[in-house]
Amino acid sequence: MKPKKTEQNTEQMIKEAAKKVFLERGFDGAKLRHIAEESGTTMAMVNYYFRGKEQLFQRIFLETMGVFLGKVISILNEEVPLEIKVWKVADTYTDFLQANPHVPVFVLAELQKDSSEIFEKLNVKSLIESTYFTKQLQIEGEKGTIRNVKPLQLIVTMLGSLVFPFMAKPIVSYIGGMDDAAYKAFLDERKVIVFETIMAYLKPV
Amino acid sequence: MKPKKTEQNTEQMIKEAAKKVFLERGFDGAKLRHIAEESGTTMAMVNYYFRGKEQLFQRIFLETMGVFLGKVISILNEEVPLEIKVWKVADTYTDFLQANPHVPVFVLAELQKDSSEIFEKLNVKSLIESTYFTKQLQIEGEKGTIRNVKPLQLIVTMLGSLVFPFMAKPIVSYIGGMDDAAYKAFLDERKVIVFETIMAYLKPV
DNA sequence: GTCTATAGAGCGATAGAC
DNA sequence: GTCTATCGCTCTATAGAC
Repeated sequence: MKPKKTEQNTEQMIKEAAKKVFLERGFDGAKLRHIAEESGTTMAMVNYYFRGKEQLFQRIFLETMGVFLGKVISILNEEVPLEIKVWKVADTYTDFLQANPHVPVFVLAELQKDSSEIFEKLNVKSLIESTYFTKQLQIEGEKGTIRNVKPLQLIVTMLGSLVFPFMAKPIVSYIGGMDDAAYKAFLDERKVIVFETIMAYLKPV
Repeated sequence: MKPKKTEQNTEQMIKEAAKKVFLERGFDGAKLRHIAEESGTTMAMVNYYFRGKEQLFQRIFLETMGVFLGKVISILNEEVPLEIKVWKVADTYTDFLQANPHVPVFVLAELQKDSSEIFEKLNVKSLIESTYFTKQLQIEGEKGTIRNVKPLQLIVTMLGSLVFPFMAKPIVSYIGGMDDAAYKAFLDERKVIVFETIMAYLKPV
């Protein structure tokens, strides 16, 4: 039987503390002492449950990247009309990032250092390749209802437009003179703008 | 008289080594030992010229971010037609990032930790606000030759679309099954796509 | 200016008592 | 399972010879 107590156990508390600290400070900036303190236990406990900083990090990194990518992939695979799908990506992704604003920089920064073979573990490639989204774009393109586009290029444009304002928040909010509430409004407004931008581009020429 | 020797002096060698190491590994991951080794001198020399890791980092970070932002700002301020301007941003920025692929993650990751008052030093705000680009969008919008848009939103869409593929290279190239040459082609192709996307969005509705 | 040697603080990991 | 105490290592920074 799995432990199902609503009261958290130590392992879970450490994992959550570690996630917070790693996301805010990166692998090199995060110290086991911070994680222990944040979790309310000790360094000895961190090592007892996770056998070292590196292994604790791997667990959290894989999980976080899985969510980061999985969000898009599952939406792209839904069998709904293109227009609805584009909106759903913009809407869902923005909401997710507003709840987890550190995820993009964390994932992309750590990936830079260690561009290894973690992707296979999450079988990311096949999921994008076999996605309904790709077929959808091809079929609509042949019918002439949309411009002919390369799926990966479109995805990069869409994700870049959605993710960038979270990574560049310090600069953008400073330039725009926005406090946190104003920045939230800016991000919500972007849902519509990104949707309109993608749809405008897809319109046949 | 400034030293003008083409043969590099020690200070310059250390600075270039530090830039390389900081850009690749971030502040916390970069060690003075790596910088000393990379520069062919010693840690004592690094401290002799730059009085500590923190100050060396500040110099390099400010300089790098200045270039990162300055590139766009100067193009946006040019008094050329909108269409040419959008193309120029896509073209110039992509070329710059291909020569300096680590810059975006470096700048955005470090900014996350230390969202302080560095922007005033580079008087970034006024430069965007008073830019010819803003007026241009407003005038064309009133004339009805383009859609009414918010300048900052448009800039974020444009920069996000251009910068994201550099930050996400490990994932994107893996998904697309691209080697470095293929990825360069992908990025060059994006110049046109980003240009077309922005122009399609600007078209009056 | 440049080096070697080392001080002094902080790091991850573990031993051992409870 | 959980803690305290501590080991051995690496880090930044500097003293001091040349």
